[in-house]
Amino acid sequence: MRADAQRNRDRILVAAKAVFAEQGTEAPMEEVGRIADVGVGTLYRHFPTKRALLGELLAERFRLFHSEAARALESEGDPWEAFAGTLWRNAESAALDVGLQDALFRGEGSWESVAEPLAALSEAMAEIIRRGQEAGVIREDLTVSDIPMMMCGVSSIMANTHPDGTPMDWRRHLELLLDGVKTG
Amino acid sequence: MRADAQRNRDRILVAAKAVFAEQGTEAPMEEVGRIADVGVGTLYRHFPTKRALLGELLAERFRLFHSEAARALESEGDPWEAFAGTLWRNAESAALDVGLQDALFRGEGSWESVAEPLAALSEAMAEIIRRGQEAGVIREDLTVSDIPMMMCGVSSIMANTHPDGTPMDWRRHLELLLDGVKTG
Amino acid sequence: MRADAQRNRDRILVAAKAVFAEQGTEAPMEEVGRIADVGVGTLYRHFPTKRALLGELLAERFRLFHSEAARALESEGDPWEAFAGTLWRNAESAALDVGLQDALFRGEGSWESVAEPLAALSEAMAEIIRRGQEAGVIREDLTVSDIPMMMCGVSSIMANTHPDGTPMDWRRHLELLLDGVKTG
Amino acid sequence: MRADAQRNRDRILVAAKAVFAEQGTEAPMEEVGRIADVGVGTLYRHFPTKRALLGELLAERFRLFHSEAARALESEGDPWEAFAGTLWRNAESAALDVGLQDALFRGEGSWESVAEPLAALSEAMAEIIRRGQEAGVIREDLTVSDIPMMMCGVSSIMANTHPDGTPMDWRRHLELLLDGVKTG
DNA sequence: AATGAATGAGGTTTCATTCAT
DNA sequence: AATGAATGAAACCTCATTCAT
Repeated sequence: MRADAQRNRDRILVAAKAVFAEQGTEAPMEEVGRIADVGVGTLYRHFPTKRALLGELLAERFRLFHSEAARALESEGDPWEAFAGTLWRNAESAALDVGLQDALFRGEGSWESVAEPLAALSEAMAEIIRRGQEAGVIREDLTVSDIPMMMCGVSSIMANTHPDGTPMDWRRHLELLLDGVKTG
Repeated sequence: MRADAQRNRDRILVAAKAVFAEQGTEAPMEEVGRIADVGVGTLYRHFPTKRALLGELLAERFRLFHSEAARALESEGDPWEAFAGTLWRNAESAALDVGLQDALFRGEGSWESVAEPLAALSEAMAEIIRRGQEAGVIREDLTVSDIPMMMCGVSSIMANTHPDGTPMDWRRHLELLLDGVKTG
Repeated sequence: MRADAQRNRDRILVAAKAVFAEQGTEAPMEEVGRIADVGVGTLYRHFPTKRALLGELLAERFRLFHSEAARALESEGDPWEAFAGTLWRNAESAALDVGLQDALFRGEGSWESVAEPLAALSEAMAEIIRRGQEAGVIREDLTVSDIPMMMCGVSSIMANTHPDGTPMDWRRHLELLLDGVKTG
Repeated sequence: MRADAQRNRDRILVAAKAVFAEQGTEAPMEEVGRIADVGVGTLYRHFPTKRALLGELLAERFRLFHSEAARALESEGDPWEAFAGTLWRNAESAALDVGLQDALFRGEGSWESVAEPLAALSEAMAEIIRRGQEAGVIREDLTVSDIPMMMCGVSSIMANTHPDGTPMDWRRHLELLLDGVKTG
């Protein structure tokens, strides 16, 4: 890929992240182009549909999730810390750009676009859970499929506010959840 | 209000509930009118904006939530059961029409529209929580503002599917949450 | 249908006919709206797609074709005159607005939209041909399916010019064709 | 012209012919480039506009038409056969790639681009017609300018289908036309 | 000379809301 | 009071052509 094309591709991704974070994923493509300082044609050259653009952003994010989980696996520290810490850090990372996560859960981005990093992530989380269960710190009935569910709940809380306009405290929600998962 | 106007208003609400439940809250107003067998003009006579229509549906729902909480309060049964049962029943009730809940959390409906029933609901829940804490079955740091947060998480899970397309198990999420809240 | 709606529908059809005749069927819908003095939304209320609008114009035209053929049948005059005259008059009528015809042949309008009047037209033409063949003035192997073919050729000639920019003489083409069809 | 440039030019023409034949002349230039294995920039170096590219393809075709007519003239066979045979063979040749012909008649290609071969073709056809008329097998009023008209009709029929989707029978159309032209 | 990335006008269509009937 | 026709601002996406690499 030519240098200028790569540069534009990067700028598009950065702009898209910013625009979707600020205005939600319903922001028009032209706005993304405006921020990236690029014509819409260029957008569509790099990503054939809006969905594809969202998909790439999501894939990026899930690669981060996975690398976080992988690091926890390697470090071989306290099993509970490996589990809870991974969730905490990934949640913090998701919190930096909430709308995107929401897009996935709302069907604007496709699960297919994250299939690859998700598979890797799931594998890693499965192992992390297994170790925790062996160590007796994670409830026996927890499965890897509970993780996206938990993250879905946490993510949606990030995206919402209380009736009085204050943001909801997703950290607290995760805390409650983890308390429900921990044993011993 | 004239009898026929009242009848129309009711039909609109019924139709809106059905349409938004089936097609999501992005369904066009004309579709609501079609089902209600009413022109869009009539819709707008009763509800000045789509937002207002959604708001009324949400208010209805929150009145149900409140009446559920109120019943639990009156029954004076087991404090944990009063707390958990209310959440369970309200979640089940929300599950009957997920999109609506989501609309609230996504800013399509306004919290203002539910202010009144929400205040009543909060008051009741506060009392339920107080009793649970007195009985030592609810963790001390739980506050009434945790409730919308928990429900927000649970609701969003209802609205989503796993990567493989299967619906997420919100009941399990609530179970984990309640396990995190229960003490003793 | 309400009076104003009917009026707009008519204006849209008139405008569409004019615009497509002048600028070709690739003229934008907005242009049609502009001439009809109507918003594009109104266009789409009356005709769900551009194709449907073209379809209605074509159907109108084929109804004319049919009524012309029907009149020739009723008059019971000279069999050759009935045949040739119908083709002449329909060709003249088509010549008033060439682009439209072309749209049909080029797949922008659908044959489905003209199915009904076309069936009627075909039936009438079949009878006209039969009479001519009985009278011995039309070659025996001519079938009703030759008619659209002949008209297609004639129509496309209307739409084109000679290399030097002068319009092609479709009347001459039809003359040659009819000479090829006539017997005795 | 450098050898590689010439090679590219040829590949572009071959690709363009194939692409426009298969996908119609509305196929994007990039598609032509893809098949020619050449960047669009190169396309535009050789042909300043899409119109010019179509023009060259048309010129090629008209050179074929002319060489066919020239061969008929040289062979000095039966005058009617020379006339009809030339039309038949040129029509068959046009039928191999209908969209292109249509492009000319629809204004996408310009007559200017074929001016030279067309002049030669016309000259040859004029002579062929003259011989036929001398031999008394071609109607006296036929002129050379009738030829493009006849071919226009035939070509457009090639490009169209009957209402039921079956292709129109252009050979039959030409047969009718020739029957109209033949005398004696 | 060749590449292919970038441009951006223009196309069709949707839908919340207004307003004539 | 009720109707539903009309509005028009967006939205997404395509493609002939230009221009930096």
